[in-house]
Amino acid sequence: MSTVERLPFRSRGPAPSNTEVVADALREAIVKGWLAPGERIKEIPLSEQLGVSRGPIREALRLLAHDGLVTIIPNRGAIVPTPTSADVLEVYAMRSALGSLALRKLMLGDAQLPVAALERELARLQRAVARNKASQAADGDLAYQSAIVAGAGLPRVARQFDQLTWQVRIFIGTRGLRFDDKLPLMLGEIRELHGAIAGREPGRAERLWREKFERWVRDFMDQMAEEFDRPLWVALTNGGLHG
Amino acid sequence: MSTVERLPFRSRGPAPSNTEVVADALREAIVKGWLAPGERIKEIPLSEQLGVSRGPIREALRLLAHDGLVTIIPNRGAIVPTPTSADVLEVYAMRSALGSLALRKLMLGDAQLPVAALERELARLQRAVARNKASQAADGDLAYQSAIVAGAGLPRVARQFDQLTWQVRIFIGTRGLRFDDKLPLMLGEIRELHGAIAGREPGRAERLWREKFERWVRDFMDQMAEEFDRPLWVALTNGGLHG
DNA sequence: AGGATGCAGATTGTTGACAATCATCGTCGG
DNA sequence: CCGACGATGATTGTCAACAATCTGCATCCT
Repeated sequence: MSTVERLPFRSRGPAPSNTEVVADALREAIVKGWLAPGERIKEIPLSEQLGVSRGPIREALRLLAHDGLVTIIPNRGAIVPTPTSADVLEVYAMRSALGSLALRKLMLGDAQLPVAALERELARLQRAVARNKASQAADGDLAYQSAIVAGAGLPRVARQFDQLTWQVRIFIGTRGLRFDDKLPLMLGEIRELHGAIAGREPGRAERLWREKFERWVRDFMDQMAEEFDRPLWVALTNGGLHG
Repeated sequence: MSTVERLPFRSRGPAPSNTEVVADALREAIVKGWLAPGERIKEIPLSEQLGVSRGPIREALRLLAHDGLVTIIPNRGAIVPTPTSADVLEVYAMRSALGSLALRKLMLGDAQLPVAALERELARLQRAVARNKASQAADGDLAYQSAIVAGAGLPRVARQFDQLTWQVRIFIGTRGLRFDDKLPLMLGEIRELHGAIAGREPGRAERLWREKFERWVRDFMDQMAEEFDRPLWVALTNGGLHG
């Protein structure tokens, strides 16, 4: 018997390293806008604030840089990036394409579907929408999408998709994007998508997926007072349209 | 006057940090098979061999882990990954999809094409094939592909594409994949593709791109004595077929 | 004999101090 | 007055030593 037997949960996996703790803290700070875009992240103040030395800080910053949550300039340190409308378009196009790919793989032939995991996320989303919690609903929406991609058995696609999801969180958090009045739409989209998946209708699922992404990227562009360049969007994503 | 004034090239950009030097050395060692798949990379011997401390070694390993060139297990260190046939399929599918996306963006409307850069890479490939240098030819092929994606103005797509290219180099280097007798085919593919791009024929360019990728992934699977699952491949990549 | 247990060596995770680099600002020369 | 130059402080890059963790083996108990 291990001596850690007492701790009821957290038993799975080794203790999180300081690097992970720092990375989680920074992710939250950036996504929630506590660190403004363009702001410089200095290693020493951060290490004092979090109570660790600069080593883990540096490793965490390199990790976040890999996911695009900070930008590292040699000998200048890390800064919080300022996403542009072109970034929004690119990130959504990549997520749309990677998700389509995962959906097709997931529903190929008689592969087993992760229906249980999907229904769990759907229920979470449903609760959040019922309570009118916009932030939790957005998390639920993203979590459902992630569950689809994770279930396809394509680890690199899933990793990349989740990395891009952090960018979406930055957009929402730092550009002040709102969707309080679109929670029912969100739930409806996921419900319909879930039905198409559970009912094994690959074509309909992929179409719903793509429509959903176009709808949201268009809405975000509107909120940012940027023109939505539909020809460009189609060029970036028509990869999956079937006709 | 800086003391580095002597070095004729390398003058552009700041001096490469030790982390970059280590990362480059490791990339080469892994890609060329000097480090066998499954082999453990120990920090201290490596630091002594390269003459730097463990700090930059660790940062370089984290960097490579991000690109999938090593796998890091907490408290166990880094090991060289052993790619499977499923990995080959996934990597090629992603590269095919990302490249299609970049091609469509590149040739959209009246955007300016990076013809000069493409022709430079084409010439390099041509020289390598003429001299029958298989390794250089492969580099030239990959460099031309990279130039296409880099020219599309989609930085995340380009970054991801180049990261996946390292995986291709691992396949070639560690699985002993050969293509000595396919150099003319390689050159022909790129020439035809180049013609379609320079001639502004988006549809043909994208078709050639996809055919090229299917041809090579099929060839690699054959060499690995693995069945090429065409339905799966189509599901992963039909995103871009237009009909 | 078989399996759990604890020790020893090796390796990674972390730390604080030192060195190199960069930005800022005041000064000097034109 | 304006621009180049140089000192100065702040910040990142690097290093070597310390602490925590893991693996393998010998030992001990049943």
